[in-house]
Amino acid sequence: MTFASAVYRLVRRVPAGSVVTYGQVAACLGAPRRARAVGHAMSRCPVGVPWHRVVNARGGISARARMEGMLTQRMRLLEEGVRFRRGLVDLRTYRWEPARARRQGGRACVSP
DNA sequence: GACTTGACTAGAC
DNA sequence: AGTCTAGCCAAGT
Repeated sequence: MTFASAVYRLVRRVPAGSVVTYGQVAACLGAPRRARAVGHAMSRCPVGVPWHRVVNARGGISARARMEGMLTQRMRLLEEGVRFRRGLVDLRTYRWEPARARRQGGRACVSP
């Protein structure tokens, strides 16, 4: 199991209308200092992974090679009902918290 | 197996 | 409030 596939598994659990941050994903996998590696994994994520639900620590869309990627991310989030304020998602409102999700059913974070 | 490249982040200034 | 810096580390070359 590569780090990337663990990232994909977790991101697939994020429900529509919610977002998570890179650092949050890393921490959830028991590796709080690998936010950057999460970004690296997302940069080449396979089909079926809702990559657009991953945003940076400020609730913004991180820069990438092609501008169109940023635009489609924003568009998809809007379609899912995520509102932007000054170009940023309000994390207090839309952040998905795996701990809470676990209480309602499946396990979200891997145990260290 | 060394070296480079990032969709990162927290903190300093 | 905007930039810079130093850690960080998986993958690709």
